[in-house]
Amino acid sequence: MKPSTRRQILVTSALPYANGPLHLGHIIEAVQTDVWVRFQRMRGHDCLYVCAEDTHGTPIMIKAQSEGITPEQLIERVAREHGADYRDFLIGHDHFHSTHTAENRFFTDLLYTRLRDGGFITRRAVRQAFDETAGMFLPDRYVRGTCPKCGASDQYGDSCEACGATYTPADLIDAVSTVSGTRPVWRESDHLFFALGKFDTMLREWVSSGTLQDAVRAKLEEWFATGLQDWDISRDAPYFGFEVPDSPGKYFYVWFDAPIGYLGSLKALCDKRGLDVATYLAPDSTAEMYHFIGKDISYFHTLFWPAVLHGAGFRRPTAVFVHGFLTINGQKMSKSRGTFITARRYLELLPPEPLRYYFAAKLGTGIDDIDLALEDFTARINSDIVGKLVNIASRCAGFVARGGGSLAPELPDPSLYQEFAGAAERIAALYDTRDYAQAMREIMLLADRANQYVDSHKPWALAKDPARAGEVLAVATQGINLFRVLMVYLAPVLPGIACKAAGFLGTPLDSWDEVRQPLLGTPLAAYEPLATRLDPKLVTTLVESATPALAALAAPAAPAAKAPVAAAAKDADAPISIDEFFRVDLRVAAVLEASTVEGSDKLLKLLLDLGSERRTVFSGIRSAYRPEDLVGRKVVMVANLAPRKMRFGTSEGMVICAGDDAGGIFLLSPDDGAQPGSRVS
RNA sequence: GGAAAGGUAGCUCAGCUGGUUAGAGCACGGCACUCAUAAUGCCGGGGUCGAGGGUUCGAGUCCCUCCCUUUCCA
Repeated sequence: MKPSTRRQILVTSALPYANGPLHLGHIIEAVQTDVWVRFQRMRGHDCLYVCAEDTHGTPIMIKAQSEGITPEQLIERVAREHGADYRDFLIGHDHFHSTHTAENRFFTDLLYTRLRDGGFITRRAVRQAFDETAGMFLPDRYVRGTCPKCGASDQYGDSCEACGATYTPADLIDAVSTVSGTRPVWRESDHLFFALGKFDTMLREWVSSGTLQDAVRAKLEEWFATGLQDWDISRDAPYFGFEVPDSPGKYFYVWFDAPIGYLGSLKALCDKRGLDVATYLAPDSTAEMYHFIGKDISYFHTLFWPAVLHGAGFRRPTAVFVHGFLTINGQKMSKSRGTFITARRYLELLPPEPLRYYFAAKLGTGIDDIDLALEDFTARINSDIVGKLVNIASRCAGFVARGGGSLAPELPDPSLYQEFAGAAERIAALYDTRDYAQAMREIMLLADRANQYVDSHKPWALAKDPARAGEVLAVATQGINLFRVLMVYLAPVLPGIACKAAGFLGTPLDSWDEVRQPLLGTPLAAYEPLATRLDPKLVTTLVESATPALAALAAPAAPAAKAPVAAAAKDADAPISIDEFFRVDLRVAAVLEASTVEGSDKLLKLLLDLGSERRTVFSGIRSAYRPEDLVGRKVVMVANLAPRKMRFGTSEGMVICAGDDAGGIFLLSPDDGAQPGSRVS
């Protein structure tokens, strides 16, 4: 490739938030990005790929508290887990940074002060829910209460899931802080605002000149029509984040410094490699900058982010590439439905490349949701990758080995080879526009042609006549060369398999230009299977709740929660003494943390505050309660129940519930005033 | 409530600016072959293109209404 056509490209994926594990939704975005980056590099371009851990905000602070560790410890641990997940899915970041770093603080302060000096920052008082017990202001979703419109109870502070109404926490009836369980008060505090409205003209111009997808542009037009509103970029202490330089006690809102994390990561990478960040960030930069994101965060990336960059004197993104959500078997990924598949869970069962291929085969240019249909997934991999693609090499390798181990000196059918090599630019264009689905279709069409070629020349029949050994080798050489071209085309999607194939062929497959010349006369290494079939049973195991075996494992836990009901019903008429009753140590406990249990569709894992100590309790109430609804509420527990070792850990007690014959489960809770640790009698 | 995207064979999806008998892969049936990880090749069955109107010589493709699914509303 000539230097003049060598592009300088900076690419990012959205920053994963450090409060939980990566799931397949994160992975599809990483795969979409990684494929594009690998492709650009194969085309000879200079393409940097950076990402980082998104580490700030109230949820991180609360989660660390509940685990009894510092936020720094939490984000360090989660970043390590995320990094391993990405690596094992063959995501080739040039650098994976963190927003809680010197580089990010540098850019955050720089952008803020430039925006402030440019007159884009305003200050005004905001009235907000304040938790006096916890001593902190509460984000909307940490306040729950009754919907003022429809009366549904226990709704988030920003909108009602029952009727869809939107409001503020102040509108809620019976508002309660989920941090402490107490009733919030309303306090005013000064906040800093970014004057997005001042960028209206600039943004309209950017949107219309840019290469945004149609659907995204339509959405932006809608936002423009309703008017761009100022953006609140500060939060009050206590807050885990960066303190605003000129405003002690104020912290930058996590969403302010999160996209800046792209720059922080870039800077760390540039420092590592001795590059100049200005090459990528200067307002007149000729380098391209692309962000791959999910459609849920397009507002931040298509309005705030370009405006912040522009207002601070930096270049704007060349384009933002938006993708849809991932669904599993047509259903939204959800923990309660068992369709929440973590990256690690997948990797424990299956290799990464089949999923990379399947995602590629489904990813187009639009923002439609992408469905991981598990049966389709298995069929597609076993057919496309193993049955078609790898089969070409597999069926030809033996003939080459028996024919001396080296490829023939020339191709018997150069025009067929040209047909394959001639698809290079067409397929490249599809990759470049992120229409991987179309690219995969084209490639598999060629794979069919290759199998047809071998089939029609029947080398196994020719091999019966020793005089025709040359023809046999020629056909196999043709087949191997067709395979090689396909492998080059698939290398961005299947880097591991391409690498193994390169070993087999004895030549690298790292450049698009490799397809120009066929591989002739050179020896082949011994063929080893490049990919194996997926076991449908393992694939279905991904969806835990659909697996009877796992449900059965979880079953013993359920009766534990219902035991009091059963016992009471059975022995209701046999009286016990007060002493016998007092042998049961019932205590009030506050739920500090609640989470679903991987591998069980019945259990929730609870961390309970007993006043003087904390207990981990597994409770079979998942069918009736969502973990996020439990945090902060008080329950009654049996404190002197013998610890019980379960598959998922040891349960140190039991939460008591009322139950009915219809399978309903109802947690008991004390009236206001009861403190964690209070004895129940 | 407002808006957007989607609803095409059993399943997953293609179908550009309207034009001859609506396509692919998988699954299914038949045949062939046996080099290959029971892989591959050939042939075949299968769709009133969500519903109903309309425009047009002609609509899956344009317009209107309705139904369903998903998403967004900072």
